Amino acid sequence: MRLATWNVNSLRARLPRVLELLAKHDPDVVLLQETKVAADQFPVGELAEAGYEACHHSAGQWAGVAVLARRGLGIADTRAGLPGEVRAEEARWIEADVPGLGVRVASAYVVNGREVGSPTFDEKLAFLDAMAARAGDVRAAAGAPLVIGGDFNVAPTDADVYDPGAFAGATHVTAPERERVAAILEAGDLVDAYRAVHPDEPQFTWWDYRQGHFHRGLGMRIDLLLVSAGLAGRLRACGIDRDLRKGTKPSDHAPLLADLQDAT
DNA sequence: ATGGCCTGGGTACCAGGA
Repeated sequence: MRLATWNVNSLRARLPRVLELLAKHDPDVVLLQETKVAADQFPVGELAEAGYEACHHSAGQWAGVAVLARRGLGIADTRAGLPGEVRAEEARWIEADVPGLGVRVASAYVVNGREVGSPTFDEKLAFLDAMAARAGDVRAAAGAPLVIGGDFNVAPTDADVYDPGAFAGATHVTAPERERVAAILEAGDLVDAYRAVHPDEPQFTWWDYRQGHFHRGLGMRIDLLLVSAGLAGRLRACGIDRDLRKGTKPSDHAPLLADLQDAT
């Protein structure tokens, strides 16, 4: 199976690029973040024409998350929102079973946090705590193995930023954020798929639109695919498609993809 | 000098992003 996660920074503005991703990579499941679309404006028809069903949690102009699954795989037991999150109305979490793949998937858009010590930074930490609790609950329920993909707004280690010194005192790299990402892995018995496949290679999933950061290689790896340890042995590839960060009207994030061998 | 870019909303500029 092929899984993808992508912060699209507006699904309607990015629909041509999303359709490009579907045609190019033929993923089974795509986890989308920052769809920035009202529920009644979600492009169900265009995605159906491309062969994908969707479930989504949409809040209008901000945030918004979705799960796309290739038609025929199914989407079941959908759950929008995360117990314990501070602002559920912001639409930052959706999860669903994909019966045809035998997995449960979640699309997460973690609170940005803006500035260390700000109220929204505390909300970010609380959101990450809520993710860990939910990952633990799903694990304890012992249903289908879990995949959490999304924009974590945390670079897990200094190897995941172009210059750790440039982020001194900034969000996305602090110990409290990184400890909480580690706690999600621990609670859910999950593996960072990119790092499992590429233990040392620095690659990024986000580059600021400004100052030519993308072509200067100044990015961060803040989008992650976490897979149940039981799935990790089936990982065959995991990579970032930088080409989708190029061209006409790109998102400021590139999609992250993972290939897993079929269950035997 | 701390910006520069992009989004939606709405039609001037602002909030939010990371």
